[in-house]
Amino acid sequence: MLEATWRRPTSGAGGDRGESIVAVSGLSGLKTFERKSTSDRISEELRQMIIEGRLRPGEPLAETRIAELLDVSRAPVREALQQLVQQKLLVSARNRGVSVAAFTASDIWEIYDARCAIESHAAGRIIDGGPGTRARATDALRAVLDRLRIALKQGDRRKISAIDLEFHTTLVASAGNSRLDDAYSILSAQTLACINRLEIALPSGEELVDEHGVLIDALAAGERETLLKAINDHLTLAASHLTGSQPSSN
Amino acid sequence: MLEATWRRPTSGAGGDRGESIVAVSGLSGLKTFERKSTSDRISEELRQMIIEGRLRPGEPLAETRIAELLDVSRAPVREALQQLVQQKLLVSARNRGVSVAAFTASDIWEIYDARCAIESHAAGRIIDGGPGTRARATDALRAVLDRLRIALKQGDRRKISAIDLEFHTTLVASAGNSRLDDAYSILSAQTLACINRLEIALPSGEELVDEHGVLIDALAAGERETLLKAINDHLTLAASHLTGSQPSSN
DNA sequence: GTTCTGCCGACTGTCGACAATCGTCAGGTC
DNA sequence: GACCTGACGATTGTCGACAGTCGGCAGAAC
Repeated sequence: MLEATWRRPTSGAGGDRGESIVAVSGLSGLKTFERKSTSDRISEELRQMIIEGRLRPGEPLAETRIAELLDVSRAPVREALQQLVQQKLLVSARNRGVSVAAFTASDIWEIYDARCAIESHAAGRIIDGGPGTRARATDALRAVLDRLRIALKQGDRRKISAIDLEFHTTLVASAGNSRLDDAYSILSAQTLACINRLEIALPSGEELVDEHGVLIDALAAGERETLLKAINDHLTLAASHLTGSQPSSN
Repeated sequence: MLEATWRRPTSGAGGDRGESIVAVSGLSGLKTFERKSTSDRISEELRQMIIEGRLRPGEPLAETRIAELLDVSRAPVREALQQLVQQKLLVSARNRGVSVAAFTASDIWEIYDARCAIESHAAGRIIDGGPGTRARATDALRAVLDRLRIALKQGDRRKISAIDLEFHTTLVASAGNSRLDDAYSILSAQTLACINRLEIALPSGEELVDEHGVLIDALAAGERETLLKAINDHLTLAASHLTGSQPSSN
């Protein structure tokens, strides 16, 4: 359920200000405060709730109700919902509103297959990019892997899955193609939604770290085929783990 | 410029009806008429205008003006524009409205690189799918290629580019992964927008048919490496043709 | 008992209006 | 002349209200 924790910071229309007053002396300390539209903030809030599995699949999200809970008009709510529909986190039925998307096993296979497409290509491009690109990528990935190790010790499922996905997002980002980033972020969100709403056993921490470590090693060594196979295996394994089944043609 | 050719079919809010009255006898002849929201129709109209290069890059698209031209309120126009912003066909500046997206050479390389990611993966999956999948794919692709030949004889640039892209869309669709389809359709639209607003010389008809023919042959034969290389070469060539430059790392 | 019809409540799709924001430009100050 | 300041016009972001559409249910017809 949606909680009314979020509040519109200033009444009335238009922008918002999180005014950060500073001492008169050091003006350089001015922090640029968040300038986001109401709809963007609602969208992010809802997106996070979906991603973290706090909303059940199929749960209807009525514009009126959300608008009341958040004390805003329906217009920005509507806009936010539309964004999430385009990201396939919500499904929309004509004249009957939107509801939280449900993912079937076949959806999960599609998502992981599409992720494989993008990650593999990104990995190839990073290797094409030469030693410099490879080094930057491996550094960034190792940093994420370190944070994954910490999260594993803490045992917070959502944090673990979030950082796991961040690892893959970092890999894609290292290819330096914003179109790939955009496409991947949609798949990443769907993946997290799937993981976090299924309360299945996570792979052991060592497995997770090892699998990602293999990717980094192959990348660092510039072994293209090893890397591509590792990515494919890693994703296939994760998908079969989630669906509890073997890969299907569709 | 936007023209006021489009008209809202029924005044007032809600749905539309293209009422198709039928003879009382054969009720099975009932055609389900188009049920699209106003915003969807506006979105498609604008999308087509952008794709066909009828709107200059950078041209501002004020909500008020479009709403007046189309004789609707700003709400559905706003919704339509937002959809196109998410598809990266328009760019939005906070409090200053949206304008037609401009594509730099680096954008074009990104687009073609991302297309390469998806097409290559789709091609691989089609081959993985076995002879049946391959046969269906090659049949569909040959049909599109035939239509490309006809369009080439007619010499309509926009039709040629549209069918060219349809060939690639068909290839991706043959992999049977709707996520890939969605991602590709965005890239496809951007590609067409780039092609149709640049008035550069098209490759000769024979070149175009031959290049696509090579893809079909490799696919039909199940020669994975040949196919992947052909896709990569085809796209790289097209991108360098569009940008008039060599591939850059970014 | 089954099938159809018409009503009901809830919600969306659309509308017109208002307020905040932005870029521009004239006017004042040093 | 260069710089800052304030007002102006245009446009977006947001709001409240209304009409259309949908699923469900009671009641009539057979």
